[in-house]
Amino acid sequence: MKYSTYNNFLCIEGISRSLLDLDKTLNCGQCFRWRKLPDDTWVGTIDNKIFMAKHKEIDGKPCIITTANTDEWENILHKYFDLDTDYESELTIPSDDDFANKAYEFGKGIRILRQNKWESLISFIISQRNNIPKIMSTINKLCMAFGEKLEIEVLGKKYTDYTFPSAEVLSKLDISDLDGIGLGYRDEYILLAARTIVNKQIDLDKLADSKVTGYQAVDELLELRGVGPKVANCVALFGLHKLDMFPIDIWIQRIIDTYYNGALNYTMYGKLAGLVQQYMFYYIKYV
DNA sequence: GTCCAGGTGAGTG
DNA sequence: CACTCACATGGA
Repeated sequence: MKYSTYNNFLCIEGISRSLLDLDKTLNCGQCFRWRKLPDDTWVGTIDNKIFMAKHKEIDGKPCIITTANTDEWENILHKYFDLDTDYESELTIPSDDDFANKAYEFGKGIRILRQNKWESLISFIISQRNNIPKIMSTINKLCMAFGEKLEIEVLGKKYTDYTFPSAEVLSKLDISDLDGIGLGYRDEYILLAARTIVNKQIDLDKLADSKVTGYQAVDELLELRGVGPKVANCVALFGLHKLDMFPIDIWIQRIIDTYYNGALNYTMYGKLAGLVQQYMFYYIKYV
């Protein structure tokens, strides 16, 4: 990585949109808390800190400029955007698989984030039978009610966000404390999940270990109430970074029915099957 | 008013 | 196993 500065912000040079596309990555339905300002700057919270980042061309070369310092870029954001993994060389899409190749061309630049595991578990429990705008507003309300307020000041303007509430905090709540958040019938699932995590009946850090396969992780996650096959696969893929997992929701099912005659052996996409799934999801929703 | 959204749990045969 | 049905909420 080559660094420079631009108006006192850190500038990371040489990051093209085909390597990392912030718009696709943060807007493709794997995360729900980043927001885009009118000047195309993305604002979001990773664990306990707010960051801002945007694409910028400087002297005709693609860059990312960010409020992070070099230390934060290398230790937090670089990891968060999974830039250690070389997607290009590990991707295996058969050349005669027209739909997957079209989806890849359209979605190139999507990264599978290394998100907070707990946040992704709760987020995907909330996602069931909900649309993306509703998921985002519900999670936001949950964070405003039970997270900690964060602030960042940039060019004299203050931006506010909240941490995602910890399992410890949520485990102590009564079900009625969640009134008004908009969780609907999922409220009890959230509290039960929080207690299961606090009790260490399920340890997300252990499940994320590379010795644990995605299928093993899914099996454990299915023990949670409100977690079925689809949510478990999403948590394994987006929360535990099991990149070979392939969540099948109604959109992916429609793709399988329409373009694959009702059956798709996704294991042919290999180690990065989950990335292919995300290209497909992004393509069918936004093309 | 009706329909739908990145599904799941419970009940039935 | 495969198939139904109810389930909170809010926007279109």
